[in-house]
Amino acid sequence: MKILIIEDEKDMRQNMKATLEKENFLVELAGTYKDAMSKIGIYDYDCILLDIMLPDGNGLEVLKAIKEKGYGDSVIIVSAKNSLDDKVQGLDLGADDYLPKPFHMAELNARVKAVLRRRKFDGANLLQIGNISIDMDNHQVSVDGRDLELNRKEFDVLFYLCTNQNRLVSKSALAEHVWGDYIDQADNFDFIYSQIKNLRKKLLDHHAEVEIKAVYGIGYKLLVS
Amino acid sequence: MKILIIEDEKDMRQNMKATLEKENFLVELAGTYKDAMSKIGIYDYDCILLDIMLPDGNGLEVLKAIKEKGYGDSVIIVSAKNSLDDKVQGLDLGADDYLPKPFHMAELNARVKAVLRRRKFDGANLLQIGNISIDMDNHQVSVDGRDLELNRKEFDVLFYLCTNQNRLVSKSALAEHVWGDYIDQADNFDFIYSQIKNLRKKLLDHHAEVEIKAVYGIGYKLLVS
DNA sequence: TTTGACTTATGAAGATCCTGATAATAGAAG
DNA sequence: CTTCTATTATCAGGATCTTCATAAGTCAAA
Repeated sequence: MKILIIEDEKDMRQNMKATLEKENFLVELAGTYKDAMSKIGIYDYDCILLDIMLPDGNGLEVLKAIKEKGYGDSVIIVSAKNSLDDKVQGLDLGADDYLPKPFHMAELNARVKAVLRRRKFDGANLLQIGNISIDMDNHQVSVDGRDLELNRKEFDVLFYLCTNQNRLVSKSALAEHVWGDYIDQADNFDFIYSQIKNLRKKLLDHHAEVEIKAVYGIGYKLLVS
Repeated sequence: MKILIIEDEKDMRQNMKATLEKENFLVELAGTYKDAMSKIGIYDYDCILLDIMLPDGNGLEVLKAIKEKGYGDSVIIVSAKNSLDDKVQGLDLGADDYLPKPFHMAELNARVKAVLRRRKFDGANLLQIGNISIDMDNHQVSVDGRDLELNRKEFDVLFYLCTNQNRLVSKSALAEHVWGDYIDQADNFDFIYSQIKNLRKKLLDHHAEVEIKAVYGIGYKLLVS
């Protein structure tokens, strides 16, 4: 799970980073408005912690940019400006939670996990989509109760598409989340095509009620049929 | 864990080597400035013991070169010149510790371990990852408190992967740090596969919450599940 | 509609990785 | 120095993953 911390105070930033890394999150940092906007434009995150009081720009602009991107990064607003106005405005703009300063680091952990849980699984450990269910603990997929044997990469691809069902998933996002971030600007995506092909075949053979739809020039979208 | 000893006195060198090898470190030696610079340029080490009084060059130059490399090898300066000046200058240049001569071999052990621990564990004594904990002093691993019996190579592999958790570890890096061999691309890595296999089985049997993920064509990545 | 550039799909081939079995080696004990 | 045992390396086969060549599909401009 990748997390971005946007926060101008260095100590605070490092503190938050250390806390979250203890929970094995992958944490990146941005200290300025500019830095934040740049990172958001380039990478996707599972959760973004956003301090709306930045020295060189308005944090709510950052929030707007995140939400306009449409990828669906969860956002938790972190701020000392805990007036009701700001809170309302933030949540209106699509923030997922609001964490007033000062806070305990344990509280930070709890909020992040809560947001991630809500976003992906609605609290459950099984992911149900159409007639297929995914057991994320055992890396096991079944269709109408019958087990579906998937190789690792096939599973990973399906899992990622499922956690983003109905959303457009770009090929580079898929590459980043399934294959890892060492793939920068791959010059071809044959390895994705290959996995998608095999996955589709297995899903079809087992009469799964999902469709992996290609979106020309961009990526894929998982639809329930 | 790989250690380089840069020291011109032969007896001293051999003594240090023997001491550290008893602790299962992989130890290499350099007796001259030239030799040291060459080794540093070619290989990476987890810890470098550097005598700054070399016959054919200044040890601080060596230190500078190590730090410029950017890989992050830890450095302990070993020297009879234990004036405050040298110490300050060394630590300024990025040395991790300063060990004045003469010293007891037990002291050497302690310092090396302390530096490695600090470097990897931020001062903690036990490395905790998911539900497994690694005691580097006793080469002991436990899962949920129950002991896990690992052979030496298995331990070394796990330890190296753990100290690089979430990072991609290439097979040649693994070979270099665990086996101490310098292996060309062309060679085969059957010996790694073998250890990884056994390690995975033991981890699985003990319900460890870590996964050693293969990254095709490159190496492995340890993830917490 | 046709054309052409570009993107995606597919089957097959090749590379890499995993696994169980066997062989070699090292270390301890006699 | 031998013998025994545990550890480590090697090997062969099968499974998995990527790459390659080629076909098919998509889009937009002419």
